[in-house]
Amino acid sequence: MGGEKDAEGDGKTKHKATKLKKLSNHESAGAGGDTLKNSAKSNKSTEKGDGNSHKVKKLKTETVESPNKPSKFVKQEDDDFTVKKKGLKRKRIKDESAEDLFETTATPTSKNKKKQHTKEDESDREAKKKKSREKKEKTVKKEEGEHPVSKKTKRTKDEVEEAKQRKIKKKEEEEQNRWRWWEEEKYEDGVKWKFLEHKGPYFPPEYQPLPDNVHFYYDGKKVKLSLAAEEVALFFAQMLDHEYTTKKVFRENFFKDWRKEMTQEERVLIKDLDKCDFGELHAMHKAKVEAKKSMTKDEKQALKEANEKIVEEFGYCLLDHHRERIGNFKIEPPGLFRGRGEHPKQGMLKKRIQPEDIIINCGKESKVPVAPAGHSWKEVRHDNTVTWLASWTENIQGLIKYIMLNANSKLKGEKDWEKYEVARKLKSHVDDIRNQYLSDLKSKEMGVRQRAVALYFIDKLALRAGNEKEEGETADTVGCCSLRVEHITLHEQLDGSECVVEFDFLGKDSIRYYNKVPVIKKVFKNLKLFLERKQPGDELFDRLNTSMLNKHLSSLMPGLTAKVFRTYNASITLQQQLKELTNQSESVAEKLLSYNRANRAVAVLCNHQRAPPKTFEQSMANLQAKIDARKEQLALAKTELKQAKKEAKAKGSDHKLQTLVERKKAAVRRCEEQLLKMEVQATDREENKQIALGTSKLNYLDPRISVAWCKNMGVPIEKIYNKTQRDKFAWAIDMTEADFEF
DNA sequence: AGACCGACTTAGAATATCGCTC
DNA sequence: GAGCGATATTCTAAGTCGGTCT
Repeated sequence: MGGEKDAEGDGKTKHKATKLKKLSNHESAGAGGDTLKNSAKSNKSTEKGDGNSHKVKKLKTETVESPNKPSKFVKQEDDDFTVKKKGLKRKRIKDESAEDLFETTATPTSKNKKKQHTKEDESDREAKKKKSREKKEKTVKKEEGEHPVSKKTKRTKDEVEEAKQRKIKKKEEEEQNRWRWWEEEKYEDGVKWKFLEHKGPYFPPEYQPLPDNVHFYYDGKKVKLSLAAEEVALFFAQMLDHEYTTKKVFRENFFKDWRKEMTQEERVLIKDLDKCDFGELHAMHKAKVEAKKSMTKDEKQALKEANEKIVEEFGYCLLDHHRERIGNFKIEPPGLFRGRGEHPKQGMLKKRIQPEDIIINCGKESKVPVAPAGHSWKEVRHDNTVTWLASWTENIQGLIKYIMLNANSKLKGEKDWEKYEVARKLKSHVDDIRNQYLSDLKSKEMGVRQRAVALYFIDKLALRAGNEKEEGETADTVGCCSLRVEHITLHEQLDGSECVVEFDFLGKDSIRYYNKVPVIKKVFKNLKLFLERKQPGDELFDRLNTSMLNKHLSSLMPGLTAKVFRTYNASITLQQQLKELTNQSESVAEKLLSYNRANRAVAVLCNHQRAPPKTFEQSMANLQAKIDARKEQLALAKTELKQAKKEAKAKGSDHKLQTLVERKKAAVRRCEEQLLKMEVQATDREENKQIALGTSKLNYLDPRISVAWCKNMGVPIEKIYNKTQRDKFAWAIDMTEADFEF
């Protein structure tokens, strides 16, 4: 299919050819995946690979005229741009030997028909815009006509309509201004941008000393703290309602770091945290929160506008021709470190970041951001092989933190797209890879066997790679390669299955992974072997680490690492589940339910959990109350039915009584249906209690699967993705046709 | 080979906002 | 229009993984 052309006039990329090829390849797929069935946890696919080597090739950009008006900042750069980008608009080419991984997969740009990106494109877009606006106006009018309303409400309704119109307009403008980077050629290797300008990070406000009527007490006595000590005391006081402050480690770390901020005298005086009374500070904080909540509308509005102004000034940068939103332009305020799980450093003081700590990264020709008055930056550099705008080293673990772009930016989007292309590529290699690790289970080399078992877990259970971590620096969590003896239990026989491995460990963010999985005999035998002569605390895979594993993987397929399996298995699972669960003839609501179920299957596979929402019990109880009420109603309806039947029987064939019986019957049925519906909803919610769907949606599921599904099922994309998600996945929404296949 | 570092993605909690009901 | 539950957004911690240094 190399070089097949878009035949459609709309200029959208089609994936039909890809799909056909895939399907035919499916039939001739190997049997490698068979052994992977029966996952205890999910109906994860054993999807046969298809050998499809996505042959759609490089697309070239012929002209590059940004839809945005070029800014004065970019002007000086323009030469550079035109030179580099001329003739680069992506287009399909036949050459199959393209070296770039990204290019060897189906680089699905859309609208690449429009080689003349400039005038033609502009007018085209103009027309489109008009059209869609007309369409929208029409629907709006229709609605108005359909719902004649009273004068009083009409007025507000008009206002609402107006606001709606404005929203639509704004939306269209946004759409209009969106940088369609996916239609452009990528830069040469390593180069992330050519021009980058920004205002530097936004710093949190300085500490405001306590008012005179708020005091800290030590051992019952009022103590006026130095400014530094007072600030840190307030950090603690603010958290007093949180469980953290009851933990020993947290308290000890806090106290130690707090004392470092104290003056000599304070240190002499304050020796026991238990004798500290933060009550008034705590109360003040709570009052502040309360006051904020009960602000008037106008005050809230003013605050909102002030925030918008900050975002306007600091929240964007200029990257190449385009204004891009920054993801985290605010410097993290000081506070007490909140590690997850049993973090040994929880409670330590996270220090205030000064401009002198910050490295600025920007374009050579751009204006250098101005440091806050009286301050200077640590360094200003011009490194266009990285994507960050500013960085600093955090004081708790010595890690570097970055200020980077928003997920809807080109830099993030392109990477995301690439990630899914690598995962799709795995689809065509996965059979061979599975066969290989299955045969590696019998290897004479212990290291190879361990690698095979680890890969089996990673593939089947979507475990993370599991890098080694420095002990005592972080919470004790593990991934696949770092599993220890105590994390698995082997059962020859369990719940009617043979060769069951019971996993119980804490993974990323100290989320517990608990699963009982029947495995194939060879894996089981190997595990027994690995455990021989080992104690709890010893590594299960003592001859393996992530770097060896990834080295091996990348030799099997360029770009392949352990995490690709997670992406691949998540996406392929979604696709299959959608196919299985959804039905064209269902209502949108039913389809959405199915979509969420498919999403949930993935979340379960990836072990994406959340703490049950605080309001969960309450809202569940509310629902239960409703159910109980309905049950009562049902019981009543039933007795009424009985009564009616009795009367009908006694009186013989009285017509009226007969219809009454029928009516009562119907009431009972209706009641039963509603009850069932609520009970289903309750289970649904219960099932979702500890499952977080967002993470997989945002990070693991190829958005093109969802977009294609929406198109196929006639479900508006807004039902699946909210505004932020649509922004992030703009590339996929724009380029994907109904026949897209992962 | 292994420690360390840098840059980036992935993660759940906390907080803000929305939109519905009373 | 207050209150409340649901949903969206923000925040920043915690992973992955490649490169470099020793």
